[in-house]
Amino acid sequence: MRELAKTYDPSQVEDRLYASWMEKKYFHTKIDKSKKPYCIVMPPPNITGQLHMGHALDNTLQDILIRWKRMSGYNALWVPGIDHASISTELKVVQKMAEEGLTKADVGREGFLERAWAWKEEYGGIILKQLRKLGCSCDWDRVRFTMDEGCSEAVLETFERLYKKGYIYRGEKIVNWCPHCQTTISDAEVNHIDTDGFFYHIEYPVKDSDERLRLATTRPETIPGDTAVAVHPDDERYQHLIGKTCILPLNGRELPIVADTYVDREFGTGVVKITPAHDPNDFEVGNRHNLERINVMNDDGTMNENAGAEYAGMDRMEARKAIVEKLQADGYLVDIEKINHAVGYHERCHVAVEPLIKMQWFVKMDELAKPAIDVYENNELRFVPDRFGKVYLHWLYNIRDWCISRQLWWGHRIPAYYCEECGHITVSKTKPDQCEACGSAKLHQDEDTLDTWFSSALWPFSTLGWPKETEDLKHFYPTSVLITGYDIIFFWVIRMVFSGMEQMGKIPFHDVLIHGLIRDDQGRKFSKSLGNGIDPLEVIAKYGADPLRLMLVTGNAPGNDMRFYWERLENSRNFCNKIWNATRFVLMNLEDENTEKKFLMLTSADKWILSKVNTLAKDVTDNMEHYELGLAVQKVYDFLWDEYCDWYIEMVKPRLYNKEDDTRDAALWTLKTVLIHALKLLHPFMPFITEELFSHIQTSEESIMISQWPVYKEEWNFKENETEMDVIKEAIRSIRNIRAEMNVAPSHKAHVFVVSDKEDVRQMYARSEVFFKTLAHASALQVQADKEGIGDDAVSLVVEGATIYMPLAELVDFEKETARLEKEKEKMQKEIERVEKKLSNQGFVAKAPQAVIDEEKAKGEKYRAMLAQIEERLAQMKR
RNA sequence: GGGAGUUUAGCUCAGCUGGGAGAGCAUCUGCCUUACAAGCAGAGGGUCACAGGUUCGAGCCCUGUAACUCCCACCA
Repeated sequence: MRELAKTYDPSQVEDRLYASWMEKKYFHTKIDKSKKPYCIVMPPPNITGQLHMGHALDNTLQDILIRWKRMSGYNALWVPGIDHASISTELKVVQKMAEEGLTKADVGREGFLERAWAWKEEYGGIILKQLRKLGCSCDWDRVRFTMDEGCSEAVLETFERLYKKGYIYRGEKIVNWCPHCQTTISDAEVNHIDTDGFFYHIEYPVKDSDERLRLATTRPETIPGDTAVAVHPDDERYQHLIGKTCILPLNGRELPIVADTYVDREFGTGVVKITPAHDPNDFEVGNRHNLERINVMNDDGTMNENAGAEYAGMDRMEARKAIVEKLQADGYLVDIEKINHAVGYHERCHVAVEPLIKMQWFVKMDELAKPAIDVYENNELRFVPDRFGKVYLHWLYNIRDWCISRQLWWGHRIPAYYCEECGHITVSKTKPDQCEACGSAKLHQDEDTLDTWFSSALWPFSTLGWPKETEDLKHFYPTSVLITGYDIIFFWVIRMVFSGMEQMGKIPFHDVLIHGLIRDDQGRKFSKSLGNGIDPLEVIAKYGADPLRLMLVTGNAPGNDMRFYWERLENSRNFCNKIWNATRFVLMNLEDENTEKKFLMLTSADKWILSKVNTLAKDVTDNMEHYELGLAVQKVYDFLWDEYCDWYIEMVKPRLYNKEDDTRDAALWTLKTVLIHALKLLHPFMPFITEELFSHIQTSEESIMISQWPVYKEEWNFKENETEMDVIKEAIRSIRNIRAEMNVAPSHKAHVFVVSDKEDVRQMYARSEVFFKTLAHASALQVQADKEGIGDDAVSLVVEGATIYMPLAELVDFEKETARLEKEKEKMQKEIERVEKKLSNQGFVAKAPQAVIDEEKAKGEKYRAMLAQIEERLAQMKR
């Protein structure tokens, strides 16, 4: 047996164990139809990403559940994978090319994709390697990539199916355009942030009149694109102007004055300029009134010739300034008001999004959303915590069509082919030979690719083999639970659900476990710009993977954010050290274990700890089933540290040190058995240290990772012994307390008398003499029925069923001792008063459950007995 | 504008179906006791944001208020 070091050193353990798990193929899951399937698909991290705390938390939670279920006899599968992350990757590759002085245009589509794949090969797998450091037990033989052959097949299949059903269409609509990334983005990718800006009040002259129509805008640069001015149809102020025209100050164009209920009479002047090509609302108004759409901007955010020769080529912000100046110079600008309003920014590059009219591909959402709503409303799909279900529903109820085409090259190219002869669009998984309408062979494929989330939406079934009907798919779909942060519900969870319902006819997962964000010690988000990020790998190098995992999962309720504190890691590290040393202690003593199995004489203490670990297994399992992972691990932590180490180990020491003790083998067996149970319960949370310790303990199981999860055993239910030890522990604590209070040196041994008129209580104390000697510094324990031979120089402690006397002679200050007892008496009286008040309450007695009433009655009796003891002692002292 | 969350010890947070308030860290006291000083023993510290209500009983359920945070949203 290898000698254990005095402290736990993760660096000596983690990589070695991970390699051995890999070698033994523990991570690989073969279909086993005799077991119940349990499956998690990993939210695929971006290939551009580095492991951050969010990943660490997300994957720790998944690993905990997978390891637990694996031990619990499930056919547990965890599918890992990565996402091609179209925009971020494309930007990275463009950036890299720029360093070589190249642009996308220079290398062409083919050349660009070659470079992108090379980039993917080089950097794409990094994050998965990093996950191994964390101890993740995913099936690395099943790693998937959103652009691998199978996933691509799934994307094409889905596109074709949705198109044929009319759920995918091509149309000219206002879309969110990112001038920086030069692509459209979906509504979900736009962040609306309140921004300080200006509200420019401008007057448009009414044609053939001296009247001027005053309106206000935050975006003067779009003025050249105005094609109307709108007022509310019932607005009395403007009745006479409806149907007339006004003049656009910049270029003299005539604008009809239209009436539309979209206008809010109360806001501003009640007059709105209408720019259908640059605002979604104006677009709608434009449709209603057949207005012209004038696009005044280029795709890179500069103005085009429609804006007027003097502004063409200017950046939109410069143009804003120039136009404002021009309006001011010409006397049309009447006021500039400061305003705080929501501006849409691209969540990836933080550049202000420009609403533009574009011909794009969309997914029609209304029909697809319905089943996704139904599965939540009829409880097939469950969110933990449930409040996120409301977020999910709200989004679905207000869903708008999903713009899925992107003007990017890195991604799944849209399988639509345009006929150069007749213009017909043929949608097909494979390139068609001819146009399905006119038979022409002159076809060219759509240049655009699909939104990254289009492929992510298929992840729970594409990773299992769909569209092929694989065994994996049949066995593991629907998956069991999805684990992700609340920030990704809209992007991903919703799209997976409706995709699963549409393509598979079944929800992709039953439960969605939502966790919060990890923040820094000041509660701020980790961000590159703040430079406050903490690298999980750095933490692992410093403290180990297990302490990191423990820290991430303790004291954290589902859905709530948590702060990162190095101090908390130290606590986790200390816990590792604690169990390390406890195991070291057990192993040291097991060295001379009597291997010859004879009848074990279990003592009360043994039965007590067995009973405790038995209950623990039940409670922990129960918490796990409810996704209360923080509570679960807290219980194991408390059990190991408080009960097992601080009490049980200390209690059995005398038996271990005495080779002649009949119960020594029972102590060794119990120490080992209970430890193994607790380590197993801890393993999902802290895989490395538990495996390492387990490997040093002789057991019939080859690895804790594939060992049997502890279950509650009726034969380990020792309620009476639990009660007995509780009483003894309480008595010992009282003695320690009074000794500390009186500054009694540990070296000062005291003779302890226990006085009780109850035979069974006396026996119980007599059995426990050794604990008083070793844990309470007693020189001897004398149990008797009366106070015979106990002098006034003793302090007395009234505990349940007995009074403890300690003659401490010169250490006892008579006055102080009396005062202390008086205080005890008062305390006890208050307790009795409280109980009596409760019991004399007719409502309580009539309506409270019997168990609660009985409990109160028992307490009352106990306290009255204790009070009597205190009073008796006081009377004795006053004599 | 709509919705959600948070408010519990000095700090960070737990508290699972309502039955006498918990942890870690910090503070104070005493211990190098042969598993562990990254430890052991002990102590102090809370009108559970506020105001009502339901209940025999509320940190927990209901209503309202306040502060902070987040999400959603087309007020130009």
